[in-house]
Amino acid sequence: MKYSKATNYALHTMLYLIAIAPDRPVGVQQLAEKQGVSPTYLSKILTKLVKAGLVESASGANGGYRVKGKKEDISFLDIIHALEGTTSLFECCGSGDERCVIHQVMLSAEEAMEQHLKNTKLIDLAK
Amino acid sequence: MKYSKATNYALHTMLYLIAIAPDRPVGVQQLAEKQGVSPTYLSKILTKLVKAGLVESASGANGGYRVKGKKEDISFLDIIHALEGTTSLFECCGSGDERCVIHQVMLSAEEAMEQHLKNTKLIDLAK
DNA sequence: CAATTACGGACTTCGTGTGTCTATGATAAC
DNA sequence: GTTATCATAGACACACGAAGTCCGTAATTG
Ligand code: SF4
Ligand code: SF4
Repeated sequence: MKYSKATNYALHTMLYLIAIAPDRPVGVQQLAEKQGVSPTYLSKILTKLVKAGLVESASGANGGYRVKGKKEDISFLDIIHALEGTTSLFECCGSGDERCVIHQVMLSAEEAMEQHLKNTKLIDLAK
Repeated sequence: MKYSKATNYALHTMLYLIAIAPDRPVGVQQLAEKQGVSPTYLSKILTKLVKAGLVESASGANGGYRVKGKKEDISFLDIIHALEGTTSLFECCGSGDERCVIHQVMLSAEEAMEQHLKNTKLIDLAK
């Protein structure tokens, strides 16, 4: 029951991309050096962010990654969902009874955390 | 990033122990049959609950497990902490800078979920 | 003593997270 | 067009923890 390190890398990368938003896209080499992680591994993480529609990529020389769409709308939850998936933290023995009491409590507790992560946008931390 | 199945078993067991609270302690055999899980495995889970002070055990014939202390005070969070540990879900690269912005957001989000789990007591679901 | 029950350690199995390596494809500069 | 740069994808290796199983020991009852 831990957040993956990949999620940690993704959060740092996204915050960096938003804070130092250049006109030129920034390559994975530079992003990897900032965090002391291998570029090939970070590229896999970035590909997930691309498929989630959070960043866009450009091949070739002077290529790299850039935030896609409105920066003000990107929340913590978007990034976490892109890395960890959208399935519930609490999965039980198959049946998935909707009216089960334990199920309801766990899901609403998870919902409380997700609401918090959804309401805090990355742009708020970029100063 | 999932809750362990052991946590699920622990929640069901505790709810059963509170709802059908008998004067006699109930053995692990009976508890295991209710959930379709091996008794030896469930006993390990129950030992964790004992060490957390949530239940008390009695050896010998007619022994078993019984809820310990006030049943009204036992919350979801108590059980989850006993199984999953009390460490934060979000652990980062060692330094643990307290004033880091990402860190603060993740911790407060986790706090929101824990508050929810702390405020819902097991006794509320036992009817 | 004998039966019952909890406790503990050692062990196996399996899935996933965390990386690395390498090949392929796309694009810009020359 | 050629070459250098950069992202993408798959295969692979490794470590670690979750999920159980098995068996021996201790404590209590009768
Ligand atoms: S009783 Fe509820 S929480 Fe338990 S396994 Fe069924 S649906 Fe899940
Ligand atoms: S910058 Fe903050 S979130 Fe990132 S590793 Fe350091 S303390 Fe953790």
